[in-house]
Amino acid sequence: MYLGVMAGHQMGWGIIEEEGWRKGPWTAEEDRLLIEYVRVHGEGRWNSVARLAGLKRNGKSCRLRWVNYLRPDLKRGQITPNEESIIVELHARWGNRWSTIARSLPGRTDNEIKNYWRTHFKKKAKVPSDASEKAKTRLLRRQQFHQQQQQQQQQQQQQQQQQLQLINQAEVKRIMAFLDENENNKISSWPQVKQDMDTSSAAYPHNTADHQEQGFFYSMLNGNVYVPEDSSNEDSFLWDGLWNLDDVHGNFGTAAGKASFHNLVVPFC
DNA sequence: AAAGTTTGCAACCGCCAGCCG
DNA sequence: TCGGCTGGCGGTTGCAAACTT
Repeated sequence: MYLGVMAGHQMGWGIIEEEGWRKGPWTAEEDRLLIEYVRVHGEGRWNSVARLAGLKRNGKSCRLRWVNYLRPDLKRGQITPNEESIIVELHARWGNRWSTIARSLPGRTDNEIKNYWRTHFKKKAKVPSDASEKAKTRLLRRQQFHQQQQQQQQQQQQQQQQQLQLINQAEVKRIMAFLDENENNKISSWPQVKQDMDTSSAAYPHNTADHQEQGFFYSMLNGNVYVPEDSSNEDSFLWDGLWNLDDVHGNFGTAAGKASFHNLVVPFC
């Protein structure tokens, strides 16, 4: 059935292996079956998917497809400058612990962040050749020109966002400094945070139809978050800034969204 | 226009830890 | 205690598209 779609790929792409498992790119029909499976049965028990959903995919493949691509709370589109700032900061702090970093970026997957880092930062460490340097410069200029055009089209909205970015970039640093100061005693005073972070269901709550409809912040709106009772005004100021980081028009701008960031940003290592 | 190179990203692999009988 | 199963994680691969020469 799917062989025609996958024809031409190497390394077993799209073929059915001896065990009967399909490999390679997913088809729309496979996606539909997997989504339906999760809707009915919830996440987990991935090795049952083949039997219950009629998919010729092993459990690992199904889980990966769901986590990295089909989850309803995934944020599409490019990494924003604010997200990039967080990635840089957290990578400096935690290294290649992509899943840990991803928990601080709602809607982003570890795979996505890992890929982003590899393409945008790892190669920057290399000394580029003259030719490639020129090419990159040209590309950069073109991209900048394109960006300027887009900015003109969305001038009013963009100005608003730029103002927020300036504020937030400074506040990211403040947040990190704040975390440095509190890294030891803060975690121990947040037992519920650690508990939540230790369970993926709390970090990525989307098992039910309600979750799918309401997205990532379902748990926040239902009180599945922890807000330190002794939050000082200083703390509140910090979180007030960071909760606006990305989705300035979305759910971040709620008290619940702010509370969620307490959970998301705290390392649980 | 064609060949070569770079970029972005989906998907796979192997390893490891936790759980359970 | 042990071994199998399952899921999570980081590293890697390879394709397609974009871009350059």
